[in-house]
Order: sequence, then C-alpha cells, then structure tokens
Amino acid sequence: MNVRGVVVGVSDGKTVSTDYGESELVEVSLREAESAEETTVTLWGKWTEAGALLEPGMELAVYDADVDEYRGETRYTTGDGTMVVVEPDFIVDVTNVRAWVDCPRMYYLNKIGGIELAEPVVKGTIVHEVFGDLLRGRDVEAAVEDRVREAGLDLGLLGADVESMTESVRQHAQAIEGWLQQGTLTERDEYRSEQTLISRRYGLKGRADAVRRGAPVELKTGKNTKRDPRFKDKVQATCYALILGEHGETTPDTGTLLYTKNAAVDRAETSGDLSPAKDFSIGSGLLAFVLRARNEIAAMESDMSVPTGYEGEAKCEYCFEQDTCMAVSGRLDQESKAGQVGTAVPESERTYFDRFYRAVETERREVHREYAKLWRQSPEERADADRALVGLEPTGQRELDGGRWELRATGTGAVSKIRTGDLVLASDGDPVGGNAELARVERLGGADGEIVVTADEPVELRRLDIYPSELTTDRLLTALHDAVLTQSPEWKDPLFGRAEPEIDPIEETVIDNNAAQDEAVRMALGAEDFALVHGPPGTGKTYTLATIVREFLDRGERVLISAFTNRAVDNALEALIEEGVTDIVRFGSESGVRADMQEYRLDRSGDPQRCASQLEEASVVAATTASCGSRAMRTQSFDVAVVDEAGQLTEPGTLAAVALADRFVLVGDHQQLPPVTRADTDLSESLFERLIEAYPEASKLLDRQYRMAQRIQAYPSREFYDGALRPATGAVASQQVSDLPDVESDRLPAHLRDRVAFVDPGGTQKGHTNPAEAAAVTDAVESYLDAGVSEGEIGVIAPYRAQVAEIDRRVPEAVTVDTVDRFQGSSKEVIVVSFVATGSLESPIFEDYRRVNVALTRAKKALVLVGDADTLASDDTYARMVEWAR
DNA sequence: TCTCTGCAAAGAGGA
Repeated sequence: MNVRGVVVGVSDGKTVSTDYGESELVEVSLREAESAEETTVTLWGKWTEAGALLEPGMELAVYDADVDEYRGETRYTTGDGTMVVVEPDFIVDVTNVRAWVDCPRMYYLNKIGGIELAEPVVKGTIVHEVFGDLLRGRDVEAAVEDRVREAGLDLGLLGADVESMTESVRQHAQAIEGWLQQGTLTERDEYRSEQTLISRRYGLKGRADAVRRGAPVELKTGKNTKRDPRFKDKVQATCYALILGEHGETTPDTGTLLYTKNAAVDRAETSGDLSPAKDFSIGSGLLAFVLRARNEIAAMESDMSVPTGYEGEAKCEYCFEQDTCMAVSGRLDQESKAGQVGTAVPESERTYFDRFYRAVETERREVHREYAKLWRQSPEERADADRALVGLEPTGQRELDGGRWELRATGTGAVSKIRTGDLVLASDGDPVGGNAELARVERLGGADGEIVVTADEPVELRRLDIYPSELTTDRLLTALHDAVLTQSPEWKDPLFGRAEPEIDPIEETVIDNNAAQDEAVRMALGAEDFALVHGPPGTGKTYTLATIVREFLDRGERVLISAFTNRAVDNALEALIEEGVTDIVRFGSESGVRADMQEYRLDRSGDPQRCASQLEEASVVAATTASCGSRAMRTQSFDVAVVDEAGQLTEPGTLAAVALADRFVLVGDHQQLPPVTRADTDLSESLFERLIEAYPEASKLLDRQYRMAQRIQAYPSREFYDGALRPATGAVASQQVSDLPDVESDRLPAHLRDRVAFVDPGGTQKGHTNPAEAAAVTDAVESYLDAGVSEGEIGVIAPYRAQVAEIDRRVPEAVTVDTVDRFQGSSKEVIVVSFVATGSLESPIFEDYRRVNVALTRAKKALVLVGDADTLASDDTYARMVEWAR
C-alpha cells in the first residue's frame, strides 16, 4: 500500500524487542492526502532517520508499506521493500545527492557560489559531450575536434592550450572507445545517451550520462585505481537506477562507472586496477541509502537551514574546497566543520543575505511545483495545459550533421506559452515515464501548423512541455554570494545604508535640448557609487542610457550593458549603435539575440585566444542579467555597469550585473511592471525602487515625454508621476490621428473622435475572455482602419492571454494584439485596451495599478478603453480612469 | 485559470 499525507506529529524514537532482536521505531501521524483522515505510520530501522527529519506540516510519502489492522483502525508500517520519501514535491537533483553524500556543506557551497571556471571542469564537459557523440556512433576524431572547438571561449579564458587539450580529450575518448568495443553489445540501440530522468515518486531528477540495457553508466574523467567505484559515484548511479526502476519494469541491479583517466595512467608507476570500467551491484540497501540522503536534503531545504558539514563523514583536510569553505563560513559567520577564516561581514549584511537566500529558495519551491504539472496526464488535470502542447501527430525525424536529431510533428492549433527558441521536454506523450528528451524549439505554428524541434536523441514527438529550469534561481544565489561576500565594504556601504551615495555631476552639457536628460547624464558620469535614472514612458530613457554609455566610453571606461530580457538588451544596443558606437560584444545564446545584433554576438566556439580576447578586450559588453551570472561572465570586470529596465529586476538579479562593476547606473521606471516572480517574497521589489526611495537625491526623473498626446498622458501623469510628466513639445501635446498620412478623422464615428475614448459594450466575462468586448474592440479597430490608419499602427492590449487570442482571431494579422506585460517597451499610434472584467475586479491582475499605467501609456495619438464602466468604477483608481476617459 | 522571461545541464579532483 502507498500512503501520502501531511505530518501531524512525530513520536520520540524508541527501542523495542522483536522476534528478530532489538529494533528502533518512530511513529508518525499523518493526515492522508486523499481521505483527509488521520493515520499512523510506523517507521522501523533506518527509516527512523526520516522520522528525525520530519516536522509537522511537512509531507511524507510511504510506498509499499505493510498494512496493519490495529484495534479497528488501519495503520501502516515499513517492511521489506518499503520506500519512505520526505517532501516528495521537492525535486532534488541527482548531482546534489552526490555532493551531499560527499559533504553536506559542499552541497551548500556549490549552491551559493556556483562552480568556477576551471580546466578540469571544462575538460570534463568536453569529454562528456564526446561520450554522447560516440554513443550516437560518431567518428572519434570529428567529435573530439568539434567539442574542443565549441569550448573555445572557456579554454581561452583559462589560457589553456588547444593542442594539449585535444590530445588529452583524445586519450579519454580512446578509453571510452575501448570500453565500447570490449562490450559484447554492438548494436547502438542498446545505449541511450544523456537521458533526462525525472522521478515523481522519489522527488529526484537528473541526467544520466548513458543507460545501457536499462542500467546506468556514469562517466568520470578522473582516475580511480581501486577495484570499486568511489562511493559518491555509486550513489549518483544508484539514484539513476532508482528512477529507471520507477519508469521501467525492474530496477537495474548493476551500474557502471567509467573512469577515463585510468587509460592515461602510467602502468609502470601504478599497481592498482587500471581498467576504466568498474561495475558495481545495486542492492536494496544502497537504493534505500540514496533515498535517505535525498530525504536529508529535502528536509533541510524545507526549513532552509544551512548545513555545517558535521552531518557527513567527510574529512576536511582531504577536501579541495577547504579554503573556500572556511572563507565562506568566516564571512557569513556560519558554523562549519572546516572552521572559519577572516572576519565576518557586518550583521546587517548577514541578515540581508539570509533574507534573500530565503526568498530565492521560496521561489525555487515554486519552480519545483511546476514539475508536478509535467505528470498531470488526464485532460481534466491539464486545466492549465498552456504549459504543454499535447496530442501532437509525429510527421518525421531525421539525423542532422553532428549527431543531433530534428523531430517534426503537426500540432492541434492549441495556444501555449511555448515559443520558438525555448528549451522544452519533447516526449512520446509521457514526459515523466515515457521517452523524453530536452529539446530546442526551432519552429512553431507555421502556416502548415508544423512543429520542429531538435534534440540529442530521436523521440516520437507527441508532446512538448515547458522544462522548469532552476537556472535563474541558481544565478540569483551566486549573485547574492558575489555581492555580499566578495565586494569591498566601500562598494557595499550605500547599498546597506552606511553611507550616502556620492555624486559629483560633471560640468559640461552633453544633451542641450532636454534639461532632465542632460542632468541625468551628468549625474551618471559623476557617480562614485551609483546613479538612478527614472524614465517614465516615452521620456527617451534608452537614448539617455546610450548617451551615458557613449560618454563613459569616451572617458576610456569599460562598460557592461545589461537588462533582464534579451529584448531590452538588444534595444539598448541598438540605441548605442545609433550613437555611433560599434565596438560592441553581445554575450548571449544564438536563439536569444535578435537577428540584427547577431553580427556583434560573441561566438564562443573557435580559437580560444581569439574568443577570449574578443570578450576581454571589448570596451562594451552587453548581456542579460542571467548571462552575467554565467561562469564566463563572472571572470570579467567593468568600470561601470549600466542596467536598463531596472524596475523589472529582482534585487539579486540586479546584483548579478552590478557586482561585476566598480559603480553602476540603473535606468528604469518602478511605476511600470515589477519583476516577474512566482512567489510573493522580497524578490517582488526591485533594487531600483528600493534605492530610489532611499536616495531620491541620487536619482533624476526624466519629465519630458515624446510619445503621448497631452490628453492621453494626463491621467497617467497625475496618477503615477505626481503630475510631473509633460509633453516635450507642442507638437507632441497636440498630435492626433489625422496627422497620420491619408487619415481623415471625420470618417471616424463620433465617439472615437476624441484622443481618449471609453466604450462600454455591456458584455459579460466568460472565464478570461469577454466576447462582447472582443467584438467592440474589433469594431473600433475597423473604424480606425476605415479612417485610413494602417494596420501596423494599431495595437490591442488585454490583461489575459485568453482574451488576446479571442481578439487576435478577429482583427487583421498586422494589428498587434498582446498582453500588457508583453507590450511593455513598445508603443503604437492607436491603442485599444480591453479590460474583460465584469461584475467584479477580484483578480490579482487588476491589483497592480502599474499594469494599467503600462497599458495606457503605449498610445501616441488615440486611446480607446473598452470595459464595463460600473465594474471598473468599483475601484477608486479605475473609477478615476473611467472619469478621465469619458 | 493572472501576468512573464531567463536559461541546455551537468560537467572534476584524492586520501
């Protein structure tokens, strides 16, 4: 029997005499998830360790428990083959179990500090890729050369020599080949490389290097002359065996570790066992052990405590990370088995670190909840199936040069969040238990409805799921680590309120036709610590940013340009190029960078020296904040970081960029959309907003807007900018649709002749759509088209994606229809907004008034609001908006 | 049923 529920209470452990001698037991009372009834589970023997980890409120799953009838009530007890899982919804990565078994503190250090760029790591990555290539039947020489080439930037930053790296990788590859040949298995079908494995049952995920006849194979590029694999390596392979057992009919009873460096060890000098491949047997004891280790991690993460190292058996004197461990322990004043060195950062910084650490980890839990959506199979459970495209019909697959596969299918035409360029889980219909591969979306919803993805292995393409990645959360932690632990006290002073930011604006005028922009530039150039540029819609903040960057460059400074989204980074670059700056390196993935910026993109493959010097010698580097946290970018330092759309960035997200520089300039608008987070935590407020409130004198408001007619900007200015916003010129103030070529405003219906109009079609909200509003929006759009406004000059904004789809069906294709969130940053001559809500404004989407600000301020010459006037009037802010618009 | 973008991930070493 399986039982799962929330822990209500845990008894003290006790020792009892049984037929088999003395035994330990712990009793756990659970409220069952299914029945909501209370029941008791008795944990025996080693499973009592789980009892020690449990706290009321935590979840527990017990699989294959024995059932007892005790005084008429059903009780459960662990027996042969029972598996106990603490907090099963917390998805632990297999490599983390490996690190934890080695030393729990190592797990924590890896998490907060990331793994630094180092030659063994880069070589390891290359050899793993070659391993995959060989399993897929690729020629060794070609694979080695290609994979070394691809690591060009990393190798260059390390100053590594290509020839010796290639030679070394070749030796490792030969060890792999030797192993492949000596096996009796020759058919490729027996192998499966780099398989993504996700366990719902045990709360585990990972990528097995290879699976051979259903058993895990792990590649290690180190040497091991013992006969047995290293324990932590066995643990890793056993985790994969556990997951494979869940998905297949049986749990594999052996695993293989492949130590490829053994092949290069001089036989004359070593007496040990130099065969690279070492098999080991996987018994029930080891399977239960790895699960208990996984449980320890899940329990520790549940209360977010910090491991000390005493939890494990590791000997600090043998540990390569001993120095790092002591330094981190010292700086954060954490208890540590290795001890502490150095002085602790001030208490306020430790509190700050802790506060944001918890916020990021809370966010991580929300990412984990998205895994649960992967295993919802039935249509009813797929209520929010916009995270997946299901019911695809495979239409073909072919092998590409370099061993990857192109997979094709036709879709059902359903809408989802999946977009071209996304990393997704491509599967045969079951992303968890079936055949699934990480894949890249190459094409989506062409005219023929065909979907094209590329993956390492062929899969019958029947379903695509968004792959919940922890990359962002991981990088927020490393940014926090870098800022708090490695920056100087002086750098941190104003961030922690110990000193006012110093600004000595430069004297000379830079922008002579806009006083606020000019002052912003002069402040930014004269900032000792940081300066803040507050740019409401249409105030030329991107131009101001580009001018700031150009001025810094003229003074010989090295500048980092960053923003949360690729789009914002590319926009900033575009403005900089217009300023005549072209000595630029755009750091980012091919799919992320806009087509017209590809020529500036750093090619990370090729000659190491060339790759590295392109990055190191660039006076301007542009990257998203997520990329700023990458290993390569963390090796770089800048005089100044200039961050655009800073109001959209979490505090640690901003730190990822600014921690790479001596000083920084944040450009943004905290009255527009805040950072996107899943959980409501300290991450919801941007660093920009915090600093602008703490140090208004370090900020400059750009108060002249070049976008909206005066009639349009009136309400947003009053409501969101204390009335400080005004049109830059008379022409801006008085613009109207009849200014557009071939537009005759007398052809517009009377109610649309004003620059701002309100239409109440009297519809009813249905789910997240309102068909009557969609029709009214379409009418308004048609009216403007009839009056001569061209399709590309009209935009439609709705709060929900469902309504966006509803409207999109009805209007010509060249009319842009999108959610508020995705419209931020752009503008149109004519904007029509659909509010959807009728009856009540009780939806979180209406709570944040900044969203309305964004919607209204996209319009230049005409703005039409379509909504239910009575409903909107039920909220003061919206009531004022209706009054203004009517 | 709220909105959303980033990211390949996992990769090493030795008493």
